[in-house]
Amino acid sequence: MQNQIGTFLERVEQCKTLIELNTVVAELRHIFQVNHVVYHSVNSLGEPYALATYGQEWAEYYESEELYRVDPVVLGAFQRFHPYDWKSLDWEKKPARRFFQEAQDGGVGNQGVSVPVRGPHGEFALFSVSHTCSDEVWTRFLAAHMPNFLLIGHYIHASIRALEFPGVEGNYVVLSPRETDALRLLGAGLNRGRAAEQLKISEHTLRVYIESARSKLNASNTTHAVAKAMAQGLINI
Amino acid sequence: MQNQIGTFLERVEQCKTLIELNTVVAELRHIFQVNHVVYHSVNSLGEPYALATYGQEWAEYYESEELYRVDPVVLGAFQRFHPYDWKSLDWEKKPARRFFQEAQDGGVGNQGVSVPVRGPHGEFALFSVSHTCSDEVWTRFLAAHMPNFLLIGHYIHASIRALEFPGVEGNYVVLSPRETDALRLLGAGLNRGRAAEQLKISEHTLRVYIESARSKLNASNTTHAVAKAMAQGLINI
DNA sequence: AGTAAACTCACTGGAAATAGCGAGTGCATT
DNA sequence: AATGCACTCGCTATTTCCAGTGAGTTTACT
Repeated sequence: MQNQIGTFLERVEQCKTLIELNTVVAELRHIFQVNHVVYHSVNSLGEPYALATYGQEWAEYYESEELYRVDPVVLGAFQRFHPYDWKSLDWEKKPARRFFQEAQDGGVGNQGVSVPVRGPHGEFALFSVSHTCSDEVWTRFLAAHMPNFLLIGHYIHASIRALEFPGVEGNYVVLSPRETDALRLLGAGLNRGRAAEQLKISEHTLRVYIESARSKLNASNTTHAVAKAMAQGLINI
Repeated sequence: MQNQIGTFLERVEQCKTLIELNTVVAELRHIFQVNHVVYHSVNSLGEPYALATYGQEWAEYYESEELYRVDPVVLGAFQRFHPYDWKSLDWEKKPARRFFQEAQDGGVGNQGVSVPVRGPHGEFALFSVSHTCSDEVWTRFLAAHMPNFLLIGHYIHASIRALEFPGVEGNYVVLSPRETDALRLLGAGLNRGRAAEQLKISEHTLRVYIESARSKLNASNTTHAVAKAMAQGLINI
């Protein structure tokens, strides 16, 4: 089994097109003997993408009804780091219960596990595996494969990024140290006066940094600049 | 070897204190036969932490001189996703060359690899392994262990989080859908007028959402609120 | 040695955000 | 049934920020 997964990871790395990747990823259904495997972006940075083995009907219904707004799997992803069993989520709320029923009817399965994958430019994606089985069987399955799912999720993500941005290896935007400082302090909640004070420069000067950072980031205002800088990993508050 | 790593991951998961974790992590030096292993936070969210086997002298020098400002390993981390060989970084700039020399003298080693680890609340950490050997030996070493490093980095991170925030499983802050919409659009660069237009509500109403979101997030202004919401994974631009 | 970039400081009108107030509707969990 | 919460709209005074332009010094790369 571990050899099979090693081979799978190598094949993911070598995929030349998204269609090929989709095919390779779909084979995980056979490797793990499960209903479905899904890999999809959770946010709106860049092109939204999804590699899924779900039926078209369910996928379209999900999209058209904006079910990601109530889907506990997606909502839970934002707060989680390690792979998580869908059972550990909050299914008590009314919309969540309704969603679970609809997902069952859509063939998703009664069990599932998801791996959050966070990329350097604010990308956020989910790799999920779902199946229909008892709690006992599922628990044993998870115990055996959690680390594998982590690896698979990261490799798929890296492969998609490589296909979307071939040859991109460097920075898209480079902020000077002072520009970085300025945005970091503003993101931390300081107003310009306090930030300038902290950096021991005049407020006038600070504004120049904000301006040039905003220009480099092609941002329409300070808030946008801070948000973009965070999304691109240029600052961390 | 793979069994050894499996055991190691389990031990990391079961650590009850940071000191214990530090000891366990330090054993990686013997498992992989390398000079040093390091795990440290890259940003300033929460308590900064570091598990390192470096000598105290180098660690203190690094901190006091704020070398993370010139350290290509740290700077490169922001833009990367997969484990990366230190050789793939830009060591051409003058301060970088000087830093490399100083790091050599500090006993770090001439080879290294780092794994970026991104958490759900804006945490960003690096797991690194460094050694002294030839390029050929190092290349074979990386080919054999890249997936292991990925797993180890993530497990250490999860363990530290579990120790820092015992029992924390849910959201710290819950924003209503409209509040989320408001912050997302502001983070995307829209001004209040445009954002209100997009949401088909009056600008007055939009301001109420911004206010209440700011209050919930304990943020001092809109920029801060957007930054905090992003850092906590409540919005994604 | 020259050029590019970063760093520093300054001014101003118009736009946006903050902080404070109040009020009614509807849905959902309890 | 009730309580809480989300959603919607409105007003105003004060503070802060934006955007545009200009210019001199220092640092670093070529």
